[in-house]
Amino acid sequence: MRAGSNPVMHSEPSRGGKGAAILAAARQEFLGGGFGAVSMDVIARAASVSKATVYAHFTSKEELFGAVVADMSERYFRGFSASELDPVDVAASLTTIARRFLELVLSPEAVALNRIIIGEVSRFPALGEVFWQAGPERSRVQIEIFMRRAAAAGTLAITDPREAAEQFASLVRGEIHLRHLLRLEPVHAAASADAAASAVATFLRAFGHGTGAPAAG
Amino acid sequence: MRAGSNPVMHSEPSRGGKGAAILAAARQEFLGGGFGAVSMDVIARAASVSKATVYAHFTSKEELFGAVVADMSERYFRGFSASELDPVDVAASLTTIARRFLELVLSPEAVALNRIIIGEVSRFPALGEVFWQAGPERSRVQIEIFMRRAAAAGTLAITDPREAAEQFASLVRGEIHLRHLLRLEPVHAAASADAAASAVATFLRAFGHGTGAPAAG
DNA sequence: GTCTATACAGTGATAGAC
DNA sequence: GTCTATCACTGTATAGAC
Repeated sequence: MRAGSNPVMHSEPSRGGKGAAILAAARQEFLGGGFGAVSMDVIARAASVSKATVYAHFTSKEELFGAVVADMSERYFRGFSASELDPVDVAASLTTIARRFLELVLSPEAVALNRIIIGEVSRFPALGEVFWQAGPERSRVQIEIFMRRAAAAGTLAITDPREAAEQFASLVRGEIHLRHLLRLEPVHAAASADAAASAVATFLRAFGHGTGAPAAG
Repeated sequence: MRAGSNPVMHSEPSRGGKGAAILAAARQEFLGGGFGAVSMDVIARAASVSKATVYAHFTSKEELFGAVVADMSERYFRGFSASELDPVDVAASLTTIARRFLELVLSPEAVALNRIIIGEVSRFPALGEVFWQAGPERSRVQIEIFMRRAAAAGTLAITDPREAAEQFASLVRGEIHLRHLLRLEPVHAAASADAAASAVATFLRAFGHGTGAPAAG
């Protein structure tokens, strides 16, 4: 797994053995219960070290929490890309993008991360920006790039690629994302596929050529 | 203000003076800081009563929190309706719906409520359902009713009014809602109006007659 | 019902030995 | 660096007087 190969982390704990174990334990505990419900005692026990060792690596609970969030934000949204998709076969490509996007934002780890950031952003105002840049903004940029290629290829009637990417992401995310944040969804893969399909259909009705023209007009 | 005229609350504290004051103080504090960051001491002081009095009205901090959330969920989404809007002038009516919807979900109180529920839903699993039914579900039903009327009037080419209402709400909510949850938006009224307008435009391109046909096809 | 005073558990953080 | 033991403090919750 090699959790320590990422130089982006700002707190830079000595990442041999214990440091990584503490970060991993903190990640697990914080993701499950949030900031307030988890004590340093619990984290120390989960990492099989003493509390003093935790404080040898992180100067405070706040810093440990921030390190967990920054690390996860960076980790979980890195793989999203649409660069190899064909802008001519726009229906298939948009469907692939929608599925990848949902798979990412509905994954238990991403939902838990999103949840604790939203819940603690009043106490840690900087975390909102960190998450936004690493997550939604990055994926929107990827989608926007595809929109530009499709517009250039003449397969999408788009004038504002940025807005189109936003709207596509919003349609795909739909209400299922909020339902996951609220712990209301049984996490059905079929529901995700349906949501992706109907979002793509509606988007193509608005911006596609040929397939999406109104039936009567 | 008469905060005690609502019989829906389940905990039923004696709502003369002190009970209402405690609930109001708890609402204010919880909305600002979440569950973990607020102590019963602070709530008692904010309500100008002793801690023992708080416990005379609410048996625990958890119950007080639940009462606040249930009360607010009920209170803040009651007014949303689209019943008087004209389904023939669909562009104007959808714009009005979009503005009302954004005004509601982006209001500081609604955002704060949404935030603390998402943050504490792991500790209070029931709150997610309470909020969903009182908020997103209720507004979606109102939008769906309008969609049915517009479909019947022939002004929208909709086959699944429920799905159309969901997608319209998702388009309107866009990314601005998540940005508010993450405390990233300076809360500009102009940004809301723009978001509403572009969401309506895209929705009409997909489901409207005449005005939304693709330019070249 | 409402207060003052307090019991008691648990918290974040640290001292000092090794 | 890592541990055990402990600090000072705050938290929720309650007893007892009025």
